Amino acid sequence: MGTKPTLHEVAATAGVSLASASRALTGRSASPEMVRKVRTAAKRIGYLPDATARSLRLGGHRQVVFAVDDIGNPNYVQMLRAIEAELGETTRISVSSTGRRPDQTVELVRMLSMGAGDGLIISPLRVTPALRQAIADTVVPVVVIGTLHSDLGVDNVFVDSSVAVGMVVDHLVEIGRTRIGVINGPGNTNPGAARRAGFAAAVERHALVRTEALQITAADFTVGAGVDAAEHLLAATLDSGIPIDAIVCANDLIAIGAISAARRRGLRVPDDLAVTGIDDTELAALYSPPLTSVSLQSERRGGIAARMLSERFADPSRPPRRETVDATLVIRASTIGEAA
Amino acid sequence: MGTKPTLHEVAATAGVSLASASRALTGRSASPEMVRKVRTAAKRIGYLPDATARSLRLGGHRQVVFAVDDIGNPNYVQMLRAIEAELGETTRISVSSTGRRPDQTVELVRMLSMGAGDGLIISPLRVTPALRQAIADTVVPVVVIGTLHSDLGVDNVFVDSSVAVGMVVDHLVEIGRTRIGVINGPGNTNPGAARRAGFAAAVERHALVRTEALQITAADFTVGAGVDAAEHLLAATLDSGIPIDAIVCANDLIAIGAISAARRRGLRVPDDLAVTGIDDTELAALYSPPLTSVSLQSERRGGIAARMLSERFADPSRPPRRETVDATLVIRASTIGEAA
DNA sequence: TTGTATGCGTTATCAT
DNA sequence: ATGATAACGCATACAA
Repeated sequence: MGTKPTLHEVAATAGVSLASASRALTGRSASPEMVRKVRTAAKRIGYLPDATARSLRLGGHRQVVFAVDDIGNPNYVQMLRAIEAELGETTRISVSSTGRRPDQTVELVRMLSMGAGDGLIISPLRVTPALRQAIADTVVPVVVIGTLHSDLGVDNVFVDSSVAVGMVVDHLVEIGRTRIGVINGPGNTNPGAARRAGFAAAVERHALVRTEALQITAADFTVGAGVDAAEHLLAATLDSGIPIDAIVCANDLIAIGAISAARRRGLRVPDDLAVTGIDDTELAALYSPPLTSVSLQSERRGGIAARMLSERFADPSRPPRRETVDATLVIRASTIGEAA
Repeated sequence: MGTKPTLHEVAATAGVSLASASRALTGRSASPEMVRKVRTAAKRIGYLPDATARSLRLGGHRQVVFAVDDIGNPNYVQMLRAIEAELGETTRISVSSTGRRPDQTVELVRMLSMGAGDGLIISPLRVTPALRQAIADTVVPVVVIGTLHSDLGVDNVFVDSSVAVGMVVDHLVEIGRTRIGVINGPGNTNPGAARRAGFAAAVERHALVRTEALQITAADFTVGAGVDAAEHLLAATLDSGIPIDAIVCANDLIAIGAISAARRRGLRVPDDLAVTGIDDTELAALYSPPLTSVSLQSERRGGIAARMLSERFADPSRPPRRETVDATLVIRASTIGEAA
């Protein structure tokens, strides 16, 4: 009883042939009597058709998996939309939110080798040695959206988010901000590391104040983490007599959290404090004040990744490619106020 | 060339047996020489393993499809998260964004009968006769999150969004708003119809002004549609000398759009105009001003739907159930200002 | 209309 | 270590 009933057992229970049972359920050509017998038998033993077997027999569609750390991040939703648009008709896309546990991503890649899907698009926050190894070992095509330090022989979509931070700082300096703080994402993530480097370079370039107190790390790329980090940052800088006039945030969600925290302290944005995000997610344009951000072209990256994957399906021997997209600064009211 | 190479052809090309080819690729027990031969042969003819066949042989996991109109709506993202949490380990979840085309949903349900998945969770904006029929005909388990007018013999998670509108209007009346406008979603959607009815009932109950000019329909449940609708509504009411002091919106996204439009006209929220949403999505708490909204408990509904599905997998003969969750009002600054 | 037999692409069992 | 073959669960061409 614990085992899943098959069509075979339905046929046996109904006392008919396997073929008749199949036809009775799919409703091809079967007598009313046959349909009745089979359907009741199926109900009785609790039969449910097996999608995999059907799909094999029918020549089912391809299945690709899109794995991200947090599907709640609008950034990934944008990618997903583009991916769906690119290969939606012909392919089933399943999204897997690996939830910050890097080993889960590794697990996923391994599962793929075991038939869980025909292809993988992955946008990992961290690329651990284990993940690198898993990717290298996998037979099924993998496209990585993000930073790939060594060459793994897989297709790759890249955007340099360190220059993104540079663009933001340049802009802030241009509008006269000099004491610029930063709320970065976790340092052990690829985006975190890149943005930290970008900020350091920009500070150097503009000869800005360089204090440890101006740099803080959020626990996460989420709004909640942004609130917490901003509170610490504001408290630390104000208490030590180093008031800041701008905060560069590692992404839009953190920036929104930072604005909330700043407001709660009575600070006006951008008059007292300019705040910037990264990703230029839909929220950025809608938030009030609208958020100055840097577009990393998530939709475009998703679309490119999807196209790379389908091109690899078409020609598996094609050498791995790497495509790069450019970051573009989008200036809004959170830095310059109501300009319109 | 046009056909997909199988393991069989790899074996033939390498001049080895099928079994050896399989082992060489999965790396079980094979001589280095064998591995080399097979791998090069596979590369040469462009072999890619078939996930479906593997999955069948290996006893693959279950696949359920989550179908919604627009995965960009945070509301559905919340559901997805809950669904993943409930049956994530054991089941592959693929999300299908049917993009406002109702017939595409019907198509999807039919595909399911043909092996595209083992189960379906669906949260449709519209339940057309065709969809109703497709659901009734399907052998695979379907759980519907939403309104189901007739009894289709499927599991159902329900929340009465007409009472949600009622709660909002009650609240507005309580704080002294009397000229209340409404921006509804499309009237030919289930949520649209329910919310319209709820508003009509509330207007009756409180003996509020009842003019057609106070009611308007957004083209969509999106921010953009909210902006457009609000502009029309504000223009119409102001021009005709009927200034309104509150807008009830069909969901949070529309509400955010409405606030933007109001601000652009120089209106202060909530001093000049109170605005409310529905769904209590994450944005509601984060927006400024934070949005008064009604929680429809999307996470909870997603979780319940997932549990219903897995219970049906366990016992297909279980009679269909219907579970109802309650709407709860969440009061924030967009109606009462900075109360804290 | 119904039953028999074969194959979808892969892996596991059993010999060799 | 390798090869021949059965089996995964289902749908269909064919024969009856």
